[in-house]
Amino acid sequence: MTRKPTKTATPSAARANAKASVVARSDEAPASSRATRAAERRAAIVDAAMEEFIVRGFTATRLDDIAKRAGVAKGTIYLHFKDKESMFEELVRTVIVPVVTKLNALPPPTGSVRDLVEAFASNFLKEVIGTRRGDLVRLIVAEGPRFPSVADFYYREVVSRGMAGMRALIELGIARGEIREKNLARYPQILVAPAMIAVIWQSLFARHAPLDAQDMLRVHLDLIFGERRTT
Amino acid sequence: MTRKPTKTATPSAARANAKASVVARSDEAPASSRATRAAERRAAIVDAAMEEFIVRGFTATRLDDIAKRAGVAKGTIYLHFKDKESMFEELVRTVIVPVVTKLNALPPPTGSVRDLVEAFASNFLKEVIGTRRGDLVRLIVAEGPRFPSVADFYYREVVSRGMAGMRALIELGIARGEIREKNLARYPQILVAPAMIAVIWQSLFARHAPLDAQDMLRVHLDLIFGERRTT
Amino acid sequence: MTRKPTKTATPSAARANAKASVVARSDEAPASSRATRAAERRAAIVDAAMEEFIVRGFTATRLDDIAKRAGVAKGTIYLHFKDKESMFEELVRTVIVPVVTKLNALPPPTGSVRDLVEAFASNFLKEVIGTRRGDLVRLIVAEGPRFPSVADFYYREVVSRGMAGMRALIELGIARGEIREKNLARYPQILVAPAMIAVIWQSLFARHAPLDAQDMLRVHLDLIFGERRTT
Amino acid sequence: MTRKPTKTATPSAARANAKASVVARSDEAPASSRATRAAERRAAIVDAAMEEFIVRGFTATRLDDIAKRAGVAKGTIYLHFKDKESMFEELVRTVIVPVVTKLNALPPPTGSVRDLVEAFASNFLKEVIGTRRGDLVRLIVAEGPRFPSVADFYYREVVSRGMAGMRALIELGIARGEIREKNLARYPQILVAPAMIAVIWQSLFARHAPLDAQDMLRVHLDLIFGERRTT
DNA sequence: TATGAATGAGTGTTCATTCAT
DNA sequence: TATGAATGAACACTCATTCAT
Repeated sequence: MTRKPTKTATPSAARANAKASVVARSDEAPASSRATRAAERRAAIVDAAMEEFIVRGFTATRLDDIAKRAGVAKGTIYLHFKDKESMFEELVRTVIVPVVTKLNALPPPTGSVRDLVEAFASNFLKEVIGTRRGDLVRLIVAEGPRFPSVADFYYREVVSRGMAGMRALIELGIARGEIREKNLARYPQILVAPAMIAVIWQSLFARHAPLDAQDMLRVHLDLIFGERRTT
Repeated sequence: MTRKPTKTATPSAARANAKASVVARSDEAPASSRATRAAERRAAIVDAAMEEFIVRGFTATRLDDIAKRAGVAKGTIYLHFKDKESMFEELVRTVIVPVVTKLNALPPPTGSVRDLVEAFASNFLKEVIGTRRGDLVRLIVAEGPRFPSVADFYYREVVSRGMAGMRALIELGIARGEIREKNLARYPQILVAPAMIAVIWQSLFARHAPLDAQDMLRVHLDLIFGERRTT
Repeated sequence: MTRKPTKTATPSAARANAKASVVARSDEAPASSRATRAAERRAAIVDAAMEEFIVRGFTATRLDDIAKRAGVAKGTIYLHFKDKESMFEELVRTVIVPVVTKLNALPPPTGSVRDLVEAFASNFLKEVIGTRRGDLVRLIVAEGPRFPSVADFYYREVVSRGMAGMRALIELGIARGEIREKNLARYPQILVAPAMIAVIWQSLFARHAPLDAQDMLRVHLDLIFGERRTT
Repeated sequence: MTRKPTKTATPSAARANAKASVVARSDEAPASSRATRAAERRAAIVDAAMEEFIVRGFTATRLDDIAKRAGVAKGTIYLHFKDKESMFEELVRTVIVPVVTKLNALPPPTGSVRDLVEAFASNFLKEVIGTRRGDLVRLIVAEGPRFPSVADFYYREVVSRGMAGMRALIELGIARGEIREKNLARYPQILVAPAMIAVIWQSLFARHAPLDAQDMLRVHLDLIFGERRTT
């Protein structure tokens, strides 16, 4: 396994490298109070760490590389996080929180259930599958068993809420006669499964056999809602 | 993250500890030619390594622990494998091969397609979900991106074959009128997705919300084949 | 070896914590000219540092802890001392100076020599043995070899003067016939040795076997001056 | 504080550097079974560590330097000691044990008590004052408070035994009329104090004022036993 | 003058790999 | 072949020192 260190001479020099962030961050203003700068630094560390953790996994990630990528000195990381483990944990939380927020802001159920689910799927497609956020999901699957607190958090904040939402939608669909299979409400996982598989597929097998996730999800919805008359 | 070292004083003493093996191994005979003994040792290493890799992941696994668990000296591992990485790679191959063999021995398509798929699902349920082999799948998901050769191998030997088999079944089901959704043949992943989700669920969330995988798979099949008249 | 950090939220808050100082300091007036405030800060640092150095030794002491204990920011220390080493050196000087001053103010030799020595011992007993100042002696013994300048200073300012004083007393005692052993004047160390041992004993073994230093010193003086007729 | 690293290219090369050992070690035979070699290595580490600890103190000593001096790789140290702290503790024990053994083999009290004590003192003079073993005593004084287990051990094995021995001698001396001061038996520390002071003096002030320890001890004994008629 | 965030060299410890036995 | 002691590069974490505010 070879190392490809992202070397840049000095922190300040490297600081320019900032990429699109997983974390919400205001890229605009030069306004930098003491507190602001600290927050920016923390965000840079979170981004860099996320990137490294995704690529190498928790254990194989070196704090040195995170620091380099974030454009800060190694010691700076310890001003924001207690140690590598809690950095990983806080990090996952930090990145997931916005997702939760979104989940909570469920669009009001107007229109057909299928439209709703489709909108949801299309959003998932755009924002998760094949993106950093998708990789994060895979990361959680990968490291979850060794970080029970992370798995716990993810289950509590994302999985259980998502499941509850899906179940509500399914029940609505059943009530409205859009969904025939009544037992589906017991297993919202079935509704979500292909989307999850798509996430994993992209990071493992995309190279061997690219997957048209959008099309697959449509077929899946056809299966559940019955084929659409008009595309 | 704490270590729970499996300490046993001497290799020979530990050798007795052998558990159920993921690898086919003749547990019977005391007959031990030179070659046989070597093969046994190798098998012990493979088992031990698998166990450790599953629990800790590739990087966090120590050869010391593998050696202890296998009841051999650390150096012995290097008589069988070039280094840790190639051990991991060969290992996955070794464990996967029997699976492939089974896949190739597809039962001849007699009876209804649903029965076939159900038999398959029930077998998967028993042999994979919630078992060591299931954990192996998660391991591949976890380490795949860092071990392209492993992902390649897994795709080539398991995924693509499995997909081809599933596709054939689906096409048969469509031809026989058992499956209505014609586009499903394009995405055998949909057929398999809930099973995969079940595998992952067991190792991540079983504790929070146990999943009746068998029931879930039945609902899924009902969705695809239409509800059964008689159970 | 565990840390027991003396955490106090802010410098200003902690500033109140000031304890009895090893350093002479005017605790009275709220009068605080610029210079006074600086001097107070310096004194606070000296006290805090002394405490930490005594407990942990030079190398193991962290400037962070000194700053916290002194109720100043870390950077402030560098406004008063060049670096950790010179802080240690200046510090020892600072604390020792008053001792020297006292030594120089030898009480005029009235009364018997034994009375003089006894007064001296009793003072030592009260002010050194088992006190912070005693710990300082142990600190010098501990760090002396690595801080020649400290050892030098201590020898020049305290040891050599003290020895000279003791020698003078001994000679007087011999002249007056109070002390029989004429060679004692060559080794004032013998006169002082039990006191030094008492100092060390208190910080190392007091817990195992408490030592009645006062009684021991009396026995020692009896040995030198001959037993007292009346107690 | 400057570093004077004892650099030698390779462990094997450095191995030759072996000096006089504080630890009993057979320098003779080329006989080197596996076990023997391990013991030799351990002894080399103990010696090197002792040297470094004495010169720099516990915290300031680097394992790197110990390894270099011992002519082993850094990792090797961890084959013999759990960590730096327990190395220090075991080390002190290791070095002290022979001393204890000797103490236990007290010469049978023939001849005058003074002769006995004088023999003892002369031995102490030769073997402790101004030697590595003397430095060890100072080391214990220096680090004792931070290593209670070390102080405990030293008290239990050396101090308390030594005190008991001295007390017995003193009582014998009193019984025989060699010692006049009857209370001395309560404080054997007085008997030993000048010897201890000599130990400390040598490492701190020898440079400024060399001390004729032998002569001083004689004067001290004269004080206790009364002046000798013939020298 | 005072602050404390930031730095990065330094250090204890681990662990894959080698090799003499 | 099998062993496990020895190696040393690698890495997480610390802390004296600096400097922008």
